[in-house]
Formats: sequence, C-alpha cells, structure tokens
Amino acid sequence: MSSRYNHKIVEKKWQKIWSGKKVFNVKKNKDKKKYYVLEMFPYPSGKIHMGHVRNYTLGDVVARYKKMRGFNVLHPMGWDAFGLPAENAALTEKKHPGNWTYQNIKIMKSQLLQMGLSLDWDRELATCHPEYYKHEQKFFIDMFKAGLAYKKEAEVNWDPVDKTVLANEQVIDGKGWRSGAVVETKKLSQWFLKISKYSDELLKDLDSLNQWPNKVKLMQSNWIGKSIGANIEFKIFKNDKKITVFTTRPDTIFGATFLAISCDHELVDMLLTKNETLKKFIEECKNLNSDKVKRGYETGLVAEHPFIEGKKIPIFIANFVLKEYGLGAIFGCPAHDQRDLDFANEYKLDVIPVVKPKDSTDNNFTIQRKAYTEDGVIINSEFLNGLNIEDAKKVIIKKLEEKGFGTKKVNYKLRDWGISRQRFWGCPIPIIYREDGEILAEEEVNLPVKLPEIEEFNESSTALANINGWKDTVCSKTGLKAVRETDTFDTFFESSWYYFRYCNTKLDTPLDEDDINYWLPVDQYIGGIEHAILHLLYSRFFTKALRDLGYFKLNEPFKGLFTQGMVTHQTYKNSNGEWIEPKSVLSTDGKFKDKDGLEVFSGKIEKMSKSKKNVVDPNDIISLYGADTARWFMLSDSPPDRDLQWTETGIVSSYKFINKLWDLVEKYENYSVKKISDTQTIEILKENINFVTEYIETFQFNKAVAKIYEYVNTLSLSIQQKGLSKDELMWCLKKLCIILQPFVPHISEEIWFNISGEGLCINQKWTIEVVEKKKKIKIAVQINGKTKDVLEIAQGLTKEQVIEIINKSDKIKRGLENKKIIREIYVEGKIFNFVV
RNA sequence: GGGAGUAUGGCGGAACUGGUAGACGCGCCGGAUUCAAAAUCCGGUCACUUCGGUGGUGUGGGUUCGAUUCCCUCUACUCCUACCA
Repeated sequence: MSSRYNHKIVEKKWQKIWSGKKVFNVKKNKDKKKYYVLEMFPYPSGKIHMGHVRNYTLGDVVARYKKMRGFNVLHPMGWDAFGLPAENAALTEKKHPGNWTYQNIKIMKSQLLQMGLSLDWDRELATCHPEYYKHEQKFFIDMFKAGLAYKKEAEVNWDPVDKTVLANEQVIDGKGWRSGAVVETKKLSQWFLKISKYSDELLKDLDSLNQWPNKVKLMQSNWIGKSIGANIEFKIFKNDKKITVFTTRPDTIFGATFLAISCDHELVDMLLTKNETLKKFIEECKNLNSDKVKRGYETGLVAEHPFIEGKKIPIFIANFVLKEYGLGAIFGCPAHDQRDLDFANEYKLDVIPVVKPKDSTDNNFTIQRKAYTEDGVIINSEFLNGLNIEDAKKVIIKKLEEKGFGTKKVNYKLRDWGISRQRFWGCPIPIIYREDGEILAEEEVNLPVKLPEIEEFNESSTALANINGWKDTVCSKTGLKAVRETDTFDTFFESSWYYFRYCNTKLDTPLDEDDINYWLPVDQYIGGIEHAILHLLYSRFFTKALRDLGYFKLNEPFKGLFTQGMVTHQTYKNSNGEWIEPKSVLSTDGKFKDKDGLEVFSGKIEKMSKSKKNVVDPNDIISLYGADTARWFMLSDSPPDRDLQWTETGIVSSYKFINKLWDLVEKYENYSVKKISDTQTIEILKENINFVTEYIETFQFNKAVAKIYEYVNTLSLSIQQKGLSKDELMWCLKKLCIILQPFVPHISEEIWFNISGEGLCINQKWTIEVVEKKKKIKIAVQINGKTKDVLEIAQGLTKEQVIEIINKSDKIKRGLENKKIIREIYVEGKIFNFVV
C-alpha cells in the first residue's frame, strides 16, 4: 500500500469494478421495495458545469443511501437533446445538428462517469433519437384524436430578417438576438395542447404533494391563477349587441362608470370600418405592450347599467385590457381598482365609492388618487348597502342569475400550451395536410416521422419548411397528395415524459403499464428552481393526459421534489468594467491586482456564468483533486437548497479531508492494542451514525457532513489514546466506510477493501445503531434564565436530589447570595432555573 | 404594483416541539516537527473585562422564569411575478 492516496488510480479502479459487476443496474422486482431517484436530465451543451456536479451529487447521495437501506433503486440518466444551440453550432460547423449533439453527449457522458455516480447506464436515452421521439409522436396523435391537441391562430415573435419565429428568450429589447432586427408580432397557425382542461385538477392536486417545497407549489398555484367571480352582460344602448365582462368584484357593480374592451375584441371589427383614427389607435396599442400608461379610445357607444334604470356607461377601447384573459372586456370601477382609477382620472370619468372602511364614520367617503381595495362595508349600492364584500358578492351573483344578466364564473390565468416551433432540431409534429383540405394525423405505422438527413446545414436549414422536398408526402389511406406539418415540438414536450421511458428504454411501445405501476412515481426528483413552473407543470399535465388516454392510472409523476440552490463564485472587474477571471486575481495588502499588476475590484458573489468569467470547470477540479473531493465540497457547509459559494480554500480543505481519511488506514495497519475496550467512544460514534442517517433522510447533507467530521475526530483521538482494541477499531472503520459511501464512494470502497476485503462497501447494509441510554446527563443551572453553571448528574433523579447537588456548586452559591428565591423551575434533563 | 423568502463571529453555517448561542468546516493566532518551507500534528479563537463578571443572534418593542426560536414595528438584501379585472 502506498502511503499517498492516489485518487486518479483509485477512482478509476472502483468505477470499473462497479460497472463491471453491474452494481447499479436494476430490474423490476416486485418482492423488493423500489425507490426512484431522478435528477433533471442535462442538455448536452458540451461539457458539464458545477450546477450539474451539485445536482448529480445530491441525487447520488440519496440513491446510494437508499440502496444500502435495501431498496431496489432506479437511478437513470439521459439527454435532453433537442434545442436551439445545436442549430447554432451546426451553422458554424456546416454540419447536421445531430453531429454536434451526439459528440457532446459522448464528452459529457465521460465526465459524468468520472464523477462515480451510481447510475444505471443501460437505461440511457437521448430525446433526439427517433426511437425516443417516435413515441411522443404517438402521444401527440392520441391527444389529437382525443381533442387534447388542436390548432389555432396565435401570435408569435417574427424576425423579418432571419425569416424565423423566435422564442421569447431570443427577443432582447424587442430585437432579434441574431439579426438585431425589430421583432414583429405575426399571427401564425399553431398547435396547442389543452392543458387548460386540467387547470382545476392541476391546482387541486398540489395539496397532495406534501413532499414538494411550498414555494414551488405556490408558484404553480399563482401561475394557474384561479379566480372566482362573475360574467356580467351589458346591453348596448340603441344597438342589438351586448358586451359580457368578467369580474372578481361583482359587488362593486354600482360603482361602474365605464366599460373597456381590448384592441381585438369582436366589437372592434365592427367599429373599425372607415375609422382611420381608431385604426391608428389600435396600431399604437400594439406597440405599447410594455407601456404602463393607460390609454383609451372612446367608441361613442354606451352601455346600460343592469341595475340602475336609465344609467348610461361609456364604452372605451383600452390598451390595458388583456385580450387573452377572461373575456377581453371589463367594467371599470375606479373607486376600487387602481388601474381603473388611473384611467378614470386620465379621461375625467366619475369615481363612485361603493365600499368604505368598516370603522369609517365618514358619510362623504371619497376616493382621490388611491383606490380602496380593502374589505369594508358596501355603500351607494341600493340592495347591497351595509353588507360586507363577501356577502355582497353572493347576493349580487344570485340577483344576476335571477335576472339573467350574468352567472357565477371561475377563470384561470393558465393558457393552453403552444407547442409549435418553426425550427429544424426538434421532433416533427406528425400531421399531414391533404390536398383536399383534410388535416390528418400521420398513420401510426408510418412513425417515426424522421428529421431529414442533410449534408450541408445553412441559414435556410433552421426550419423544416425550407428543406427541399421533406414535406411532400402522400396520404397512405387515399393516395392523395399531402404536405407534412413543418413545425416541431417545443422541447419541453420531450422532457414531459422521459421519466416514464426510463422504466424501459428498449420497449417498442412508449411504455408498459406494469412497469409504471412498479417504478412510478419518482420518489425523489432533484433539480433547479428555474423549472418550478414550466417543466414541472407540463410533466404533471402530461401524466394526467396520458392517464386519461388509458396508459396508466397515475395522477402525479413526482412524489418528492427537491430544488437545489445555485453554485456561485466571487466576481472581479477591472477599472474598465471588464470581468476578470478569479484565478488570475492576486491579492496583496488587501488590494486585488491582475497578472499585469493593474488594480482589480471584487464584485458581487454571483451564479457561475461564462459572461461574468467566474466559472470553475469541474473537469479541472476532478482531475486535480478527484471526484470524491469535488463531491465532498458540494455537500459540505451549505444546505442543499441554498446557494453554494465556490471557494478555493473550501475545495482544498475537502481534499485534505480525503487524505486524512486515508491516513486512518495506515494507522489501522500499524495498530497493535489488545484486550482494551473503549465502549464510551463507540457509543458516541453510534450516536453520530444515527445523526448521519437522520440528516440524509431530511436532506440536510451539510449537517451529515459535520457529523462525519465529528466521527472522524472522535475516532482519531481514540486511536491516538490507544483506547480501542484492534477489533473495535476495525468495526469503527467499517462503519465509517458505510456512512461515507453515499458521499465519497471511491475512497470508501478503497478503505473498505483495505481493512476487510469482503465484498463491496456499496453492497453493505446501512443500519440504525442501538445506543445505550446515557447514565449521566448534563443540566444547565440558571438564575433568572441566565446559565451560571453546568452540572453532570445521574439520570432520573428527583427534584430534591438535584437541588442537593446544585447546592454544592460554588458558582450557584455565589449567585444566590443575598437573594430571595421566588420560584424554582425544573425541566427534567435540561435546566434548573432559580427565579430570584 | 402583487407574492415569497432571508438576516447568527472575519467567512460558510449549527442550535431538537422556547431551555448551556456559535456544533462542524474555513480563516486567523500561538506551539511542535523541519536547515528552511510545504504538508502534518497540538492548543487558542464572539466582544469587553478590574478575571468577580458584563454585553451579544439586522432595528425597536411585546409575551415568558427563560426568546436565534413565538407576536408586532421598522430596515436591508434575494428570488418569483407582473396591467390576470
């Protein structure tokens, strides 16, 4: 045995043994309890970053721990392989995006292998592979036939120079990121999935997800945005048309002083003819999307108030009325809605307060610049007067329904999921447009609808529509000519079901219900908070949709969710405001200088990003210090859900710890003590083990790390004092290997091998230790709540016996001198407090 | 504008349902070893102190025998969302 620990050799060795023995390859086994650990799969961007290292280390701790607790652990990995960066790379390289993607997968896989993750690589998948995406084409067809997928006109960001549709993230300050051209909104026919059908279920079932962070549930709930109110119908004076509005405040109907409709409300078309000023106004509104100024156009039409005989309300077209929400029409009650009030002040409209604060005695309660939106008492509202808001809502809705002017109505912010992308590197939407005008799903036997193999990838290749001949096809039923849909799926489509596919990636059908029944739901899903809404909501929707399509009976895909914090690092800038790499910064006399001696200023600690030059490449770290060191650092100090600050000293100290562990083996080999026993130390170590167990179970890995440090410190001290017998020491070291295994698996195996040689450490059982009840306990003795002394006393004494011991304490005697004891408070095993 | 969260030594962070504040790690200081350094090991490390103590968990208050923990006030920072009627 060489005295210096060589991580390069050792880590490779165990990685080879694990994969050779297929230690992490699992099979469905109904006699064994399963546990499904999943980390959000990576986009193959080229190489792994620290965020991946953190994410996969956290997951690996859980996976290894659960395996050692006897679970049949499914822990798979794959690639979220469609997406725009591949197209951009393809443009530069003039090669097919697949080349770049598969090449990156190869590199990143080798990096992940170096981390020593307990993954079942036999289940690896890449979403860009036809054997993967053909199944989601099938899902789409099922959804299409079930009415869950449909086509409608929708606005997209259109880059007039690149002649392409841009994602929202690709529009920067209203301009295309690539061309710099001003982006136009263009109406295109787009495919949508009817996620809105599940609004209520998606909201309700959040309650059942008790192993999800509240934060994520709240974000989803806000996104779904359920609101309860009423639709109210207004007759237009001297016109046979009507306007229906949605409101959550029907109780303020008597305060309505105007109606406002959105720019593309159906009434606008009628008004538009021969009206140039209106046309101009509408055009302006389109360009004022992000404008907070309230603008309106008075239509000249007036509506009749449903409850006030003869009252006329002007109708405006207003820029602040959203077309996609509710009915694209509102009634304005300026007194109790800030937006309405701003608008009313601008256009000199009446402001009639109909709610006043409960305790207000002001009979002339008026509203100036600030709308009153709190609870209160209804005024100026005939039959509603005197009611509170809640009751008034009930009464007015009942009245509306009686009179036929409106109904109770529930609205959601959640809109249907637009899945069309006018791109190349995505899954083709399996629809054909036949020459007779029929829109049909591709026949299932014809799946997959594959992406074209093209030799040279250029600007015009970035959309399937531009690829010569690809879209031409024939309807296999009728022989009629047809063209394919040239849009591809949003890449969230792929990630919405990959966790099902892992159950069996070789299966010819999308999935097997029996597999799903066994493996799903995912017991622990781990990933970044940035996916709190979209990915997680889409996946939940997919699960419910597939359930309704008869694939299985599962309601929710992810039983437990954990969102980890970011990896951050110090940033530096020079006097020109340019970012400087931290590793090139030198610190002298409290000042920072770069390589050339120019002064550098330390900036904020921020998320690692290329643009700020504060990234640390995991590859460098792993080759220099080893995977165990990197993993240990990722788990030390910071709680997993908080941001982790990368520091050079931190990684070095982790490295030192790994080497210190190795020194223990040497100490063991040279250890020669017989027939002595240190049961006290062993009891402490057992306690430590149980703490580690508890802290893994509760995702407090930083605390587990602290307890392992304590374990090693206690053990080192005992070795030094030669208190343990050699057998006891072996037991302690074996236990140490076991608790280290989820965290730093390579050195854990290596130590295990050196001291025992029997089997693999990862195959050992992780047990809960039985700790003897302590005979002596410590209690704090306080005077007026301030601790004056700490005494060690025997377990289970009476109050009188305790007082007797306390009376012997000098410190307490001194503290009680010349004082009168009013009260004595004794909490067994904790404190004794004198109140004087 | 709306919502959520956070605040503890020089730093990252501990403290069970209110019961010894600062576990553990980093850094720093002192010592051992060394020709010297690195590495390693040992000891110390909240502040003030007349060495008896006193003060101390962002601010100010409250409840309590006792508050980092519960309640109210204010401040700072972070994140999400955004004209959702």
